[in-house]
Amino acid sequence: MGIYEELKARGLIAQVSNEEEIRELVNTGKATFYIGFDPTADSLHVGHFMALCLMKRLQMAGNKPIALIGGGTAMVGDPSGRTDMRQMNTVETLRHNSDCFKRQMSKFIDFSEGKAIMVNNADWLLSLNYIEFLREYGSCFSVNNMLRAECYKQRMEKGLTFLEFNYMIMQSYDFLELYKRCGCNLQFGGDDQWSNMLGGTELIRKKLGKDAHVMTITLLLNSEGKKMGKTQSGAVWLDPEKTTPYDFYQYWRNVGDSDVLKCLRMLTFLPLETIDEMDKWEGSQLNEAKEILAYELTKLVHNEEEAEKARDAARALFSSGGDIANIPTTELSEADLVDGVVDIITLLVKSGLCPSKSDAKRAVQQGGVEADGEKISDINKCYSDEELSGEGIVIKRGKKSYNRVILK
RNA sequence: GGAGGAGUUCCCGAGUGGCCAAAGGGGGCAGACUGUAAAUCUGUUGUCAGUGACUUCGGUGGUUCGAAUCCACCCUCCUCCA
Repeated sequence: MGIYEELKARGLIAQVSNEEEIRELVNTGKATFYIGFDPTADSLHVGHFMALCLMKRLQMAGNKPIALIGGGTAMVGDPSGRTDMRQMNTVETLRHNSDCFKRQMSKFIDFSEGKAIMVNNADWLLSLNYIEFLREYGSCFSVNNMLRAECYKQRMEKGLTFLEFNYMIMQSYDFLELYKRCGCNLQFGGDDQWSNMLGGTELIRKKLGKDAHVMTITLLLNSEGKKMGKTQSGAVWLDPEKTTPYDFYQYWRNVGDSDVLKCLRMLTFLPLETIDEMDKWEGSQLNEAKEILAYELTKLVHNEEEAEKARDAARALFSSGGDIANIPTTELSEADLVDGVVDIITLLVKSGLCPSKSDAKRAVQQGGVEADGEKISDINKCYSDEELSGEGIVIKRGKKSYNRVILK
């Protein structure tokens, strides 16, 4: 089985511009391909992770990846599939984000000795001359066609600025530039990028008379059709400072039954045969599959040690066994005590289990709080410094949120 | 440039002088049920020194005992005309 077939079997391929030629290219290791990442935040998230894995898979199959950081395109902002305009980032923010992206990517992809290239489109986009550019490239794009593109549909109702309208042209230009610079003959991207990407192949055809190809990666949607890797408080980040390995682990540990297998196929490097075996599992046995998924992904994104710690902590909290030491912990100091004690409301807020005292109060009143396995019903319940020292106490908010508070 | 319309709490969306911390829905959170899943039912959902106070309805001023609601100016967006 070639790499193309494997990607397909894993459900990673959404659309291709020319299946025959792409298969030939990637299976024989002749592809030089790029994926663009716009630095719109200071950390990569799960969507990026999928793309990085794809790069890795193709790199292992002998193809040459180019990771493009969209320092230039992010100045414009991609309107694809959005209902409102992106917030404009300052130049400094974008530069900072680009640096963060760079650092994180190097963890996943081997950029040594020309095995992969990292570029930033700010290097060529920022110095373009407006009139020159319009005459040379603007003439290659049909506004009529662009307006027909799926990615602008939603925006045609709510409004689209000329700035964002140009995004497709920028991205197309990137592809052309990379084709000329490094012989890049293939572009990958999220499925929402399809029309932007096709713009590039057309530009290459018009300008150079050459063929280039594009392939989109299936968006990771859950069974309800929502994007995965998002929580109500934002994205699931790869940066351990923004999403702790424990929270990351828990996110995957909690995916719906109907999504586990899909996630295993699309996100992990486990052999397909192994995953096919798990496909036969049913009911509560799926919990095992979820644990494997969570462990594997935490291992990939963070490392084996963190994955084990997270698994240990989860086991300690949800089943028996496992090591209590790895449970997310909040350290208090003497200054947090009043007359040698702290009340439960303060503990809930300090530990981050509740965002405000009002919320903490509600949680206790609704019977959603436990401390060391005992349900707390009194909002004035206090803990002394003795109870808090040593092992500390494990506070549980709701069914799944735990935090250990410990003095000093 | 002209004419009209809109901006409400996490989101959608009601509210057009006091009974409004603001209907309803979605989402979130919690409880029951369970397998750390889904579905369902119930409760809850601004903050704080908690029978009360404070901040919130695009912005800034104003009218009034009292403004999300009235007035003025400004900002942003949408639709039609140019």
